[in-house]
Amino acid sequence: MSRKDNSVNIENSKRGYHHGDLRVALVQAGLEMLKTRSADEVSLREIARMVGVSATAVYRHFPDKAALLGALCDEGGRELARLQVEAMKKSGGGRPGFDAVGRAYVRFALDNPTLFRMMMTTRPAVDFLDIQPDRDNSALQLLRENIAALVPAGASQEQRRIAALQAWSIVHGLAMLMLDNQVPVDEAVIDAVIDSAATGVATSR
Amino acid sequence: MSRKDNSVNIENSKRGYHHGDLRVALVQAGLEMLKTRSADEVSLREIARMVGVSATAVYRHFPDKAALLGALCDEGGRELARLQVEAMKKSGGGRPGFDAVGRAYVRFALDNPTLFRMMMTTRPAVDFLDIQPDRDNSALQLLRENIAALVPAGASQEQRRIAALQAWSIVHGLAMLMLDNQVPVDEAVIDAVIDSAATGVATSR
DNA sequence: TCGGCAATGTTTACAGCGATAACATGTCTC
DNA sequence: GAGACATGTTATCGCTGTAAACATTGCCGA
Repeated sequence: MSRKDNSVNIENSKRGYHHGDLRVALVQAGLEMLKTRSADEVSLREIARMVGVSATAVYRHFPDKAALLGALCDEGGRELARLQVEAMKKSGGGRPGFDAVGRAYVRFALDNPTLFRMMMTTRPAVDFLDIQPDRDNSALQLLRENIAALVPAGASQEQRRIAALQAWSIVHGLAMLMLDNQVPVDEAVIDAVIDSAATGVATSR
Repeated sequence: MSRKDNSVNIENSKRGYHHGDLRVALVQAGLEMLKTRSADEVSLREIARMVGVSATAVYRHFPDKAALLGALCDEGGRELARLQVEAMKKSGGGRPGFDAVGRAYVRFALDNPTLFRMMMTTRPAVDFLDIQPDRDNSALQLLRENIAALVPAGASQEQRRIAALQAWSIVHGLAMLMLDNQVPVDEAVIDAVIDSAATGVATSR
C-alpha cells in the first residue's frame, strides 16, 4: 500500500497510540523540512509522515496548515532575535553593534531562505519601528534603542523613524536580493553595504 | 456536472475547436488573476477555466505550470522596465531621474504585490548591476548609466558597484517591507527614504 | 482538389494535497 | 472502576498538476 491516504503503519512504530509531545515534534520536523525545500513544496502530510503520525493528527494541535506554518515562523522569529541580541552583545553595542546586528540579519536570511521568506510574508508585522515599548519583547527593544542611539542627538522623532527604516530597508533589501539570486552572495559586499548603511544612519539627514 | 474534471462546456462557447491565440490569452488571464489572489492561490486549472479551455490545453503552450508563471513574470519585467524608463524620461534624468525610477520601482511592487514577489523569487536574476552591456536590454542599460552618472567621478569600479547595490537594496527593501505589511505604506515616507538613498549614492563613501 | 500530417484542442485518469467527519484509544479524575 | 476528555486513526471529499490517449482543425504538397 502506497501513501495515497492518511494512514500510518502502526506496526513499525515503537510508540503507543499517543505520541507524547506531537506539537513540538511537528514544529521540529517542519523546521527541518524548510531547510531543504521551497515554500510550495512544504506539505502538511509530509511533515506528519516525518513524525510518523497520520496527517489528520496535525489538526488536534493546529486549526489548519497556515497555523502550523505560523508556528514555524514564530520559532524562526525567536531564533533571529536571539542571534541578533547575541551579535550585539558580542560586539559591545554602538555602531559595531549595529553592523553586527545587520550582518546577523542577512546571515539568518541566507541560512534559512524558505523560513525567512515565510516569516516576512505571513507574519503579522513585527513593527520593529514602533518606538513605544510594547509587550515583553526585549530583543526588539534592544534593537530599537541601538538604532536610536546611532541617530544624532538633535534629530526629530520623524528623522529617527526615517533613519531606522532606511537602515532596515538596506539590510532587508540586500538579504532579499541575495536570497533571490539577483545579486551573488559575497561577504565583503555585505560588509561594505552594511557599513555604509550605518554611516547613513549616523549622519541622518 | 460540476468542475471535478478538466472538461469545458463546448455548447456555451462561441469559438470553434481552436482558440486562435491561446498563449497570449492564458498570459492575460494569468496576469488578471494575480491582481486578486496570492501566489499559492493561482491555479493552472482556474486560468484555463477563465479562458474557457480545458486544463490540459495549457500544456500545448507551456511545458508546465512553472513555465506559465514564468511567462507572467517576463511580462511583468517588461512592464516594470517600461514604467521605469518612462519615469526617467519624464523627470529628465540625473538625480531627479534616479528618484523617479526608485519611486516607480516601489510603486510597481505595491501595485502588483503577487506578481512582483513572483518576479523576484522565480526570475533567473536580471543582474541589474552587471555593468558590462549585455544583450539588447536597453531599459536596464539606461538604468545602469543613470546610477553610474550619480556616482562621483573619482569612484572606482568597485565603489560604483557597491553604491548601485546599496541604492537598489534600499528601494527593494522598502518595497518588500511595505508589501509584507511590516511597514505601513506612506508616500511621504517612500519619498524621504528614496531621497536619502540618492544622497547616499551621490556621496558614496 | 484532395489526402494526410502537424498543431492544437478534448476527455480520461491518477497521485498528492488540505480538510472534515466519524470512529478508536489512551489518560486522568472522581 | 467509570466515564469524560484529549489525542490519536481511517474514510472520504473536492481540489490540484500532469500524463496518456483521442478528436478536430488548418495547411501543404501531390
